Amino acid sequence: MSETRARQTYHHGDLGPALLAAGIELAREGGPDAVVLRETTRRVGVSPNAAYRHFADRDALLAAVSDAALATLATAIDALFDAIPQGTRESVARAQLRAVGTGYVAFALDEPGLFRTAFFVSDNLERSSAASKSGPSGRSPLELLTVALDAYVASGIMPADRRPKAEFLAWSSVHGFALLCIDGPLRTLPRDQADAVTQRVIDMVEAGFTAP
Amino acid sequence: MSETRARQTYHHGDLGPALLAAGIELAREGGPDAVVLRETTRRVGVSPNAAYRHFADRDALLAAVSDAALATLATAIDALFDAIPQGTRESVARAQLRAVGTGYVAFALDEPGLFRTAFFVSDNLERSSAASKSGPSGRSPLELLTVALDAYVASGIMPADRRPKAEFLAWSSVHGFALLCIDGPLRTLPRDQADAVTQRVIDMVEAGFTAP
DNA sequence: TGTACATCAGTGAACGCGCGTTCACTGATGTAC
DNA sequence: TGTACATCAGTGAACGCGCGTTCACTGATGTAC
Repeated sequence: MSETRARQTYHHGDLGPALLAAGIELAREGGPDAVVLRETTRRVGVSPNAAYRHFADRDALLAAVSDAALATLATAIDALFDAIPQGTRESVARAQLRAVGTGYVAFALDEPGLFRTAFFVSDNLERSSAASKSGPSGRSPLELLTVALDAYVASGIMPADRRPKAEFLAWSSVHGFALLCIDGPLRTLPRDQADAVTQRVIDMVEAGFTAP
Repeated sequence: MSETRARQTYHHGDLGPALLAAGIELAREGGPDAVVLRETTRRVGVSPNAAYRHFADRDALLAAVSDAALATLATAIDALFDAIPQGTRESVARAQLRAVGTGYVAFALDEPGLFRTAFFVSDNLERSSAASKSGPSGRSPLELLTVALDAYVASGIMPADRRPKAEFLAWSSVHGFALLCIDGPLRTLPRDQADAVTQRVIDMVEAGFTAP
């Protein structure tokens, strides 16, 4: 959306960011496969090879788009996390876990293309470990999840021996649900039902962690 | 693997199944994107257009491959399910849920390409609702999961009001874990650890369902 | 049992497509003096 | 303040690639008589 009309000047002036923005738009519309180098230049109104002044190749562009998608996810979750009201250690811990899960799935449902792009792994490019992209607070979703789970233990609702690798368990549940909804057999589930089931997924995780 | 050497006869004699087998092999090696019509004919040793005698187009071939992948998954889970020893209703119910989850993740880790192909959704082609492909017993993974969860309620370890949509909750957890392992941030997790965490995922689901 | 012939399952060549990428280039920018 | 010139950011044309798909065809099969 950055530049649909023809440019006046020979130089674009801000082509790198403009290409990135176009790439993000493509990812939003169609996921990682839709991030096509020629199409991004077309959208910006520039010749295809101009992109090579700003990205080494198509993979580099896609990686930048993926990073941006991950950062957007991080920001969304961060906002939910920060909005949690004060309360007992236990209630805050529970609210934190719920915020991370809810934000994660909501982002996936709102922006399926970006979500898929965020977790797309190029064979050619080693990415920094996924979900390590952080929000404005500098905390990644994984870090926020860790904070929540540590608080579970600290507030006494989760036995310490269950704590190791608990991130993976919680993450698996919301990640799987998100993908079943956007890509998979649950893709016909209406949004309001998906939101309701999201809460039940989190209920299940919570109960699984806190069960005696 | 069906026909690497050149044919003697003009007619292949069994081209449809041979193409399907080659397509499955490609899916196994590289997922849905690797199911390339020309490559399947190349592997079978036949000209590209010969495929059109047996499949309407590339999408039809891919759909057939995807169905086959789904059936393989169903068969694997079915075998685990049938191997469950007799016991109390409760112990059988728990073993059933564990069998479905374990089989599901094991298949994903053993055959990531087939797993991804099984759940690939073509835009052009409406698939029968995923995981509805059944194993030799005629029961799909989703049906087996339903059986297990019904047994949870019947044996009294799961409150009936938790039963609706519980399939989605359990499915999400194992599906998400499988994808994090094969596609995502957990792809570097060694297999033995992945197997161990799989059991903990199932522990969590179980505790979530049966918690007081 | 032998032969004519319709049917079927393959071939060979070609198509248009859009992609990523490279080449030699040119117009604009900004810095040194 | 003005000018020369190196640097930079774009252009235009072209490349090779592999894909899915279509065309008119031909060799093999099997059925009717």
